Amino acid sequence: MPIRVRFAPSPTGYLHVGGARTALFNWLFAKHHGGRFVLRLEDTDRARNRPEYAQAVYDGLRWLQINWDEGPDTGGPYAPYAQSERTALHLAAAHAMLRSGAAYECWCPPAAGADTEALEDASDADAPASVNGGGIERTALRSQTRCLCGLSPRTDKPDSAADGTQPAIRLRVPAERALVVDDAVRGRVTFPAGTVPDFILTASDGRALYNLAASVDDHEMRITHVIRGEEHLANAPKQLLIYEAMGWEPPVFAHLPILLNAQRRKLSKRDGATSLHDYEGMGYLPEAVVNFLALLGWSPGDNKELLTRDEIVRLFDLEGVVKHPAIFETAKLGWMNKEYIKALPAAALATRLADFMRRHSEHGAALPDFPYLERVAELFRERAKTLADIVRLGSYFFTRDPIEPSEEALAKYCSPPGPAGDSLRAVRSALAAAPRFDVGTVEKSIRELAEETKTKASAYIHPLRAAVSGQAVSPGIFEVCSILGRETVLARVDALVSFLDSAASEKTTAAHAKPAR
RNA sequence: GGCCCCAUCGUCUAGAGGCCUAGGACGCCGCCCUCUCAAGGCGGAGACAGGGAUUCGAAUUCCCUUGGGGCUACCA
Repeated sequence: MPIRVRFAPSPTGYLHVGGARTALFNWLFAKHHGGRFVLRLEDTDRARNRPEYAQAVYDGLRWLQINWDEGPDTGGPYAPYAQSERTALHLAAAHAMLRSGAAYECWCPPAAGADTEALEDASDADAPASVNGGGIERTALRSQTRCLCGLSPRTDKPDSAADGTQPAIRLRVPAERALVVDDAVRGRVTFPAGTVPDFILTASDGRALYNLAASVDDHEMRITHVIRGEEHLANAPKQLLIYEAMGWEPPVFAHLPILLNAQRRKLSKRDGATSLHDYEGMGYLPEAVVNFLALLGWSPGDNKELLTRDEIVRLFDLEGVVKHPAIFETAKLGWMNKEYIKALPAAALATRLADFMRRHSEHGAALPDFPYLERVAELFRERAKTLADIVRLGSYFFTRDPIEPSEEALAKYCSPPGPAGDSLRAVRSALAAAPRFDVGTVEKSIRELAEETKTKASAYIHPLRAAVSGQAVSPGIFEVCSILGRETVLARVDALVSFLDSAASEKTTAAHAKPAR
């Protein structure tokens, strides 16, 4: 039987990193075993689904190059792939279970759901067991595993039936039997008899609920392995029961450890950057993100960290999936991204950079020509952790505006202003006189200047760095100058010289005005 | 509260009874190199949650405790 897995997100407007990892693990599993990867949208969520939300899922997946063999947009042999379009199938299954006696109609008011939060609060506050006028005993409700209808099916139709209200359909959960899930990553998980309540298959408004819909769709789509987050572990016994009631062969379940935030809580949108899109915007490379995500909760067993997509596919299997949750901490992602940037040829990096700047930078509208971009990219290849770093650290390569020297640069390399100005004047004439402006010639000019004046070259280099970049740190100054070109360099040196001159005279004036006491 | 899952350096993890005075990676610290910053080289600090049991021998098996997490909807 061919292996088929699925990624079944509910489209909420963006694809978060946890979902992306689940998708990746499914995709890797499929690729490793030569199976198929199915994308299914679980968009049955009350009114909260919008067509454009699906786009975010597609975009995120495509960015990581997690391609799906079947899906809502591409179609496939088991279409449709949007859960909202499959309700007839879900309902048919529910009625089949009703007919076979596996399920029963429940006329209980759905009020209990509305009380859930109140119950939570009550328990959190250690409040008395009785809540909000309904008189429902907390412990009674919590230990309730079946509704009254289940205990004694009523023959009399309640009044509400007359006005078109339907009953909910509940699955009858065997009370005397422990439920066992053989999980591919956790081993055998047992839910003692009586701990899984009779649960709702279809609501009184006729909608199919999650466990029903997911099971029916997984079965109909011939899914062989359900690989999903651990938060679904408690659903597994329920879904197994549905398979059993329908006489279907159940899939293998595998529950992945969840991703935690720094507070060791389930990673949620409140935890800063959790959307895949955020990482794209921060200038991470998709291949680095894939590598990083693959290693969160999975290990190839040896000590390799930097793995190509093909290597991961070759090595990946469920055996290597770890059981404990992982804290989503991005320091290592930064390192990986840097490694991937370093490994990129300059031209390739420049292409990525141009693309990134067009989408995410103010300089995107007026990009320098490609050869220039390529030289800049080469300079930052070993210095930048992200594409955004290149744009930020190298901003002076992308602007025609005057360079505003940073406080740090001024304090470190241009203080006191008088001598610094003098050094710069010397540098200026040396550079102006240089026969050419390639890296070697620029370096030679400065080094010779230092030799003639019996000074360390750094005495010229640092003020020059401040003038040209405005920063206290930059890539090699000779390279920077050469790329910028003589005209720009001299202009920036002139600008800093006059700035320094006025600073120096201000200082003198100030000294005269306020003589030291 | 109930049910379930989990537990090795700060973080991601290797480890499936002796190879472990516990390995790697990121991060951190120091030194070297050096025009600054990176990169690179060298070195360093840093963990088996606790307690029992099994065994000649336990990070590895079992039990308990503790801690953390998930679920507990007529959401998905």
